[in-house]
Amino acid sequence: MLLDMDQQHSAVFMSLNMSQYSMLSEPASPPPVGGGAGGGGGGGGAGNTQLLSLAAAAATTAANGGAATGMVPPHHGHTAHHMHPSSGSGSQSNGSYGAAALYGGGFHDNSSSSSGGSAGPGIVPSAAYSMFSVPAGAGGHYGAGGGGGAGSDGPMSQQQQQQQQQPGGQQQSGGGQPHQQISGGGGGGGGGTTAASTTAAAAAAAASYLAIPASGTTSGTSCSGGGGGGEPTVALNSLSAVSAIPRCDQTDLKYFIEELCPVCGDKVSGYHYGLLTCESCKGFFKRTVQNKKVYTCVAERQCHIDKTQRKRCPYCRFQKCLEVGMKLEGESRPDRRPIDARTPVDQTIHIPLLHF
DNA sequence: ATTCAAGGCCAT
DNA sequence: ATGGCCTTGAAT
Ligand SMILES: [Zn+2]
Ligand SMILES: [Zn+2]
Repeated sequence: MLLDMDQQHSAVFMSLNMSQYSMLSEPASPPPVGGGAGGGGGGGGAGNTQLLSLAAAAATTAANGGAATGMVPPHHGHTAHHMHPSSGSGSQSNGSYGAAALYGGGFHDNSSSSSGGSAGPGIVPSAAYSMFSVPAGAGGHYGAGGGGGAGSDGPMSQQQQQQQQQPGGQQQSGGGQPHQQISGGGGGGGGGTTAASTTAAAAAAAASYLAIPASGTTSGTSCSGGGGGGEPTVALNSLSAVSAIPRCDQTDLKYFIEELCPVCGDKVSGYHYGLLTCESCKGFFKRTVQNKKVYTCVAERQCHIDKTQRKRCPYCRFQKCLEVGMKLEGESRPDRRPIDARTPVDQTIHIPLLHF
């Protein structure tokens, strides 16, 4: 089993970019789609208020003009109803998203990921929690690349650590608060491709990190550093404690990782909106999106989110949800979505590290 | 028939 | 508002 450590104390988070599936199911990962890298844009001002706006909602019920309070009509039936929250470009959400369309803007071949400029499509390193993304997948999924363009063409890219909003296209221009909205404002300059090259990264860099091989099978992992065979190696970065990482049982570590919600560190209950998360974060994300909630952080938008504090700042919680890549119609699993839409998804794994 | 994520339900 | 549990329904 796991270690005796308790996941409740999760504090530092990081993320690895590796093939998730290689460990969970099977690798089959199509070649990366080439993609232009979006350009980062300048971030808009910074309000602490999040804006929600679902392209989905908009599209589904074209009506609902923006009222923040409007509910998303729950369409029953799964067919094509939920749209990509991220389809940034405006209101229109394509009925059927092509592979490219899905992640439109932010692709980037990570293989040549030199110091690109932008943060990964789904990763936004934040100073609050150190994120560390390592491109590693066998197939060279697009990992850390892309990002940048938050504009119309950058569907899913999140905002920088600062303001961010619903993964949607439009927004309501609600109160006079300093709301921000993603579609318009550009993301910031972008993080480094490989590792989080943000402030946090720097800090993280200072700290020690440890590399573990991302083995393909759940079982046969050897703990020797190199990672046998062609296994990709991922680096784990530990801010607060290397000691937090169990000797060399990456098996344990792996399980460990896989069982923790990247948002709050609670136990995961399955795939929700694209990744393994706990039940509560799933519900939280759902509510937020469905009801287009708009939260405001009373602090610095860097609140730590963990199991016990997640209730405290929904703004930061939601922000983190987005940072780790939660998205509508998530389905990160190819086998769970229409054949024509099976494209490699961001495989970054966000690991909640505990500090002791 | 089975699997399992999305969404609904509802006691806290 | 939260989060555990249940129902739904598509894909296999
Ligand atoms: Zn969680
Ligand atoms: Zn906050």
